[in-house]
Amino acid sequence: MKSLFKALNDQTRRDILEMLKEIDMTAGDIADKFDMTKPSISHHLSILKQANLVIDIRKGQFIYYSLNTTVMDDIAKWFIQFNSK
Amino acid sequence: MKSLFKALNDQTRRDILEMLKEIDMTAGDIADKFDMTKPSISHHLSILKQANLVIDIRKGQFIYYSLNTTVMDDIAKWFIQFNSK
DNA sequence: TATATATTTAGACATTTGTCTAAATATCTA
DNA sequence: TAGATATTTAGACAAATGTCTAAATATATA
Repeated sequence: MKSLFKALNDQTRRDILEMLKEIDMTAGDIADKFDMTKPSISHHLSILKQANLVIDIRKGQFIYYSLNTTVMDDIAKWFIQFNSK
Repeated sequence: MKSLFKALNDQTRRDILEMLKEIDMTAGDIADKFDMTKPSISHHLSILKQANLVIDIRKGQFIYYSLNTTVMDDIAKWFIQFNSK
């Protein structure tokens, strides 16, 4: 849960998640959507990966990133428990 | 949403929320539960308040803190939308 | 009003975080 | 194998964050 909240505490990373909600993307394509260098985006992707929020698969030169929706469900549950009492 | 994720990105603050889920507490009582000074806890409470996650009400010398469950619902929805697509 | 209790505010400081540039690694193709 | 493209890793640095001590503010009560 710790790495999860950390990963979510950044607008760029939240934007990446919103983008991946729509479609899987390569690291380069993701970077092109932001006014930021590729190494910076790579760093953000690494934090999202650490939190298990995204999955990466290499296809040749490219690395595709996609959303891990299972974890999203888990967090949603964490919040819902606050209202169950 | 920004201040919300920021507020949640700290174990002490998440612990405070879990405690307030059970029962309303004064700032002093909350501080007593942690191995941390009162000013530090006061700072955490201020961040939770800024994020609208808690509500504070003064009763005489004491200030009582309680959970704002409405916001919890809102965040839960934010996560659930990721799986709706 | 003076003193005690509850809490916050102010300011300092070490740690963490986000960003950058330069260099390294991985893969593709001529 | 050499050169081009895609991506990550390493290291530096400014800004943000969490914690502390000391002081200020608010309320209660003798």
